[in-house]
Amino acid sequence: MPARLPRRAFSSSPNWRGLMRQSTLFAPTLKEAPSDAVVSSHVFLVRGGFIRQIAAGIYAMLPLGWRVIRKVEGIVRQEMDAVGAQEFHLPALHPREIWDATGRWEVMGPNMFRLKDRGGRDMCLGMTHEEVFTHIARNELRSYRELPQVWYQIQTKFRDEPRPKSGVLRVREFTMKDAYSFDVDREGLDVAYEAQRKAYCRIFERCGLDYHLVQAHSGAMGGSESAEFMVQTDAGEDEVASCHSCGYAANTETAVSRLEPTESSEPKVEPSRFPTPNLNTIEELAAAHPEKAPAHRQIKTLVYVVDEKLHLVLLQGDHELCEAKLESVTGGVEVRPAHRDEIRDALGADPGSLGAVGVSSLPVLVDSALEGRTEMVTGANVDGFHIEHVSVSRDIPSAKFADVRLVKAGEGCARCDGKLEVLRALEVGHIFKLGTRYSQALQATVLDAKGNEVPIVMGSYGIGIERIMAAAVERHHDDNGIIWPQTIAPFQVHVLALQPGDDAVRAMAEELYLGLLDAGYEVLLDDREERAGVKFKDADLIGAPIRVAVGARGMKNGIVELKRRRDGELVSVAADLPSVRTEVASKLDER
RNA sequence: CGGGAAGUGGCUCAGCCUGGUAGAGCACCUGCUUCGGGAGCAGGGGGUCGCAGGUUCAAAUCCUGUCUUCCCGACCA
Repeated sequence: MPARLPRRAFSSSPNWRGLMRQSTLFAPTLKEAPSDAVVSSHVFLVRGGFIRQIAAGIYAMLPLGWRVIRKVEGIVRQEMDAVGAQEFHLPALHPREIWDATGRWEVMGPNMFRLKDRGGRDMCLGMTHEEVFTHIARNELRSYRELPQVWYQIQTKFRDEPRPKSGVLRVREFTMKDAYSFDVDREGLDVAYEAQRKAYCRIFERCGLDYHLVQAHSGAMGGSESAEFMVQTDAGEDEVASCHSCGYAANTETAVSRLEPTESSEPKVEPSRFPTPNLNTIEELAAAHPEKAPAHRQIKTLVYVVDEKLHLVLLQGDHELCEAKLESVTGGVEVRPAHRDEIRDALGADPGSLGAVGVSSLPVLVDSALEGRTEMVTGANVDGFHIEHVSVSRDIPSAKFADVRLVKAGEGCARCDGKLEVLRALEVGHIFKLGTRYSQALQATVLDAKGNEVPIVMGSYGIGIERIMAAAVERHHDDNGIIWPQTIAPFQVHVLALQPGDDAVRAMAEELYLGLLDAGYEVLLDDREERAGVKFKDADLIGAPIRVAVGARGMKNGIVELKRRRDGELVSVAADLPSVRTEVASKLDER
């Protein structure tokens, strides 16, 4: 038997060659969508019998779902191995000490699942594995001669998300492929980073995902450079700004844009206060004083608490703050809007009448779009009053300028003449140049060629496995169900015995099933005592790329019917194994 | 953490306002018919109405608390 097994991509997991008959397969499909499912990947993965929810943000993979996950993992593993990464398997349960060393036991806050062992020792469930991998590197790597190393694992991560949502897209327990590179110097890191970037491109391509590679905000990970792999879908939670003309693409957490220059006359008139009773929003003020205070001539004054310290943040009235940028600019770890009473204590007025003119006790961070602007209107820090004729440089001398504005669709690209587009997207991968942040904290050093002890230069590279599955469904489905990319489909071919009680039908379906298995395909045989309609519906839901329908009607004419899930293309094929095999091969290889 | 909604059989929901001891469709079991796009008829099994208190002669229904789930926001390597 093994001798007859062609070495095809599809037969890379020989143990899956086992009998896959739907009469015994546990694939509980649902006619109706569960009431709590909103996004289509959630709806179809549940309806198709791939997953079931156990608790908020915690899902069980059923046999179909697990097959898909293993397909994705297989692709990831192959591409990691191909660039010389070595697979590990680290514990999910960590002692506190290892997280104390980097300070992240505190930093991770309530997002980390924590528990105590029987001896009362603090433990946690790993959110990520920088600490553990670096710990091993610290203990074991001594010399630059042992570098570079690239280590990875495919492992469960736990994060106590404040708000799990969208099925498997935002969960509290999930699988991640996380890889870490260890080099003596920046140049080595650049090489490792580039190798991972290329491997990621191949992974997402092989999984049938169109992705955008975008510049990203490094956040709590730190590091000098990071890029995210984004899949465009409304189910995503990120926004990506991109320019068609030059290819610039960035998460709006870091994206910059070019604004049309605004006129800035010399400041002539002194600022003066004017009454604005009950005008508490930019819009209300602009509507009441259309010439004096259109939104773009107003200064929006926000009060933020950055690591316990109040800051004023100023933006043009019609611009929005990007908190991630504020975080980067201030270097703050915890950033939040101030509460109303904190604001009143500091400025003596409520939101709606706030401004920075005359404020010297608080740091004032001003968005670059306001640099050099004159004839502006802002709050007077007295309820019901605003100030006009404000010149930013003259009247707010303590201003520190920085880009903290969220870019908007339609604004000019900062690199070329194009216009920016803003898309919703789902993050499926993120690669970081970490540098020495973790190696320094954990004293992971090696001796370089000159005998100097230097911290290892690290990179970190993550992929969300379940997110790839869900993203594929978001990108590839129709009203009837999933349309799997053939590389990660639970089966390539779904053979339906429409009337399993009919001897000719049953015999042909069995022959095709076994024959296609022998040809190296993964095949699901629907041999259930169900009506044809039920089988068609389930086949559409489960979403195998090719459906082979064997029915009594066709058998009378000596044919079976092949349908391509992707575009519904139907062909009749002579009811014999070689014909069907040829047709299946051509359909699958076309892509 | 702030705001909103919902918990009634495996699933989707009605009943609640106006208290009187639980219903439909789907699914499941039996039989007959049907048999290429989620079949029809007949019969049948299955629910302490999320949980805990309270009001009442009587609570799915009214009141209080609590838990869970979903949505929006905040937050988020």
